[in-house]
Amino acid sequence: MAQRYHHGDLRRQLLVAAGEVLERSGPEAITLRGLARSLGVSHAAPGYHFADRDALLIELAAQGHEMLEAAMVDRLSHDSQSSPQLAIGEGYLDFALANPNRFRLMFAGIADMGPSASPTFAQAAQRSFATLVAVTGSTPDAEPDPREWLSSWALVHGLATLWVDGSLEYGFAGADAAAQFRATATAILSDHTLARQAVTGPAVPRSG
Amino acid sequence: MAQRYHHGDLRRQLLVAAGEVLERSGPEAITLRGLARSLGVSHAAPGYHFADRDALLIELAAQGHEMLEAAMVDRLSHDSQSSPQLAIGEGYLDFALANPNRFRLMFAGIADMGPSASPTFAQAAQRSFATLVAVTGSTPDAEPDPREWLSSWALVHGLATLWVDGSLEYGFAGADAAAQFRATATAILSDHTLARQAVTGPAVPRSG
DNA sequence: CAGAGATCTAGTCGGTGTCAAGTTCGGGTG
DNA sequence: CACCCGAACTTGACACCGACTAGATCTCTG
Repeated sequence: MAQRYHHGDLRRQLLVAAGEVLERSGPEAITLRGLARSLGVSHAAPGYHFADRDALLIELAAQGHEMLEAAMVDRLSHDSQSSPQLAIGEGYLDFALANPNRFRLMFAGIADMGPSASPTFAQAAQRSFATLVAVTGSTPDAEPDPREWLSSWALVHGLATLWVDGSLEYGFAGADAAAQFRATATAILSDHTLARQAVTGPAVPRSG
Repeated sequence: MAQRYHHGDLRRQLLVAAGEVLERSGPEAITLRGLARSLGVSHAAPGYHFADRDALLIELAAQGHEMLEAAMVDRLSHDSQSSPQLAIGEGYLDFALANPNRFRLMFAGIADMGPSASPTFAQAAQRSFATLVAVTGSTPDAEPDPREWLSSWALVHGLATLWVDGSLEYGFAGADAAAQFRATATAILSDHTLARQAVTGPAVPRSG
């Protein structure tokens, strides 16, 4: 065993360890030297796999967009009785509440780093955005109307963001604050879906 | 003149300088030593007025909540022809778009720091939240319904957050992206206000 | 005018990201 | 099979930062 000069799996394990630190203690707690220590490699080893600290964070955020899309698709395929718009929103909230710090990193934590400079992040983000827009934008084929998808996205994103940032501390207090919030959020999303359907007509069950 | 041993106005000027750095280069660029350099004092001088770096950031965020409330109240008193809910939302967006980094600091940048530990921040935040809830929560006197104020808040907060975090880069591109976004956001807020009024009845112009 | 407390300086410590140069290992070429 | 070349990692150094301490200076009050 052990202490071979070449680790062999460092890049992957760095991402795993960083993901754990992220969810446990937030992005600020992620330090290249700390990760190196915890994996038993030298302090400069991470620098070989990631150009700088930001590059590692962006990679974590890119993974997050894949997780987000998976959560939305999961709800889409399992909640067959509810409307697609509602299912997407619930999946969005599922992911944000389950991985609050990852969620925060993906949006607020990355904005200054030139996210579009990282192709892997840009690609992952665009994919998850595309599935969201495809479902919430009403027109099936034509150019989606920003007024449609942006209102749905902003609503669910606002709910998720306010919660994970702790801004609802005063509005939802006590032991079952999370449950209360979740129920209220579901009701709000449902209202919004109904209001939208009242304008654009009821959801078509799906045509080929 | 000058170079007196005692600066005399250091705390205030630190906040001003930090505010400028914040809006120009983001919160990460705010460094106690850098501020000290730019004001011509020793590197430890800021440490006298702020317990640590986080305390200064929290103070900046508290100022931000006062600015946010002022922006909302301004719209409330000047846009007399539009509904109060819409005016509040527009004021919210005014502030966020004019001070994106301050806005981000107030919500995402403060969450891990035990914001409620700072009395001045907690007070400023609760005041701005209260005015928002008071206007968007439909029931004038009774306990406001979360389904009312949270849906309004989440919608406008989601719009603001997605924009300032750069998440709409793909949806709104080009030279007049900001103008397009602003117009779409106004339309969405207006839709939401109308949908709410359809449920709770039209807005009463104001009773004493 | 004298002391006391508030304000600021100077020095230091541990921690971090990043760079440069040296070391080891594995896989492909002769 | 010997070689070697480049990828993966180590060691060492530098600059920067936040935080702490002790000492200098100013201001204000009694």
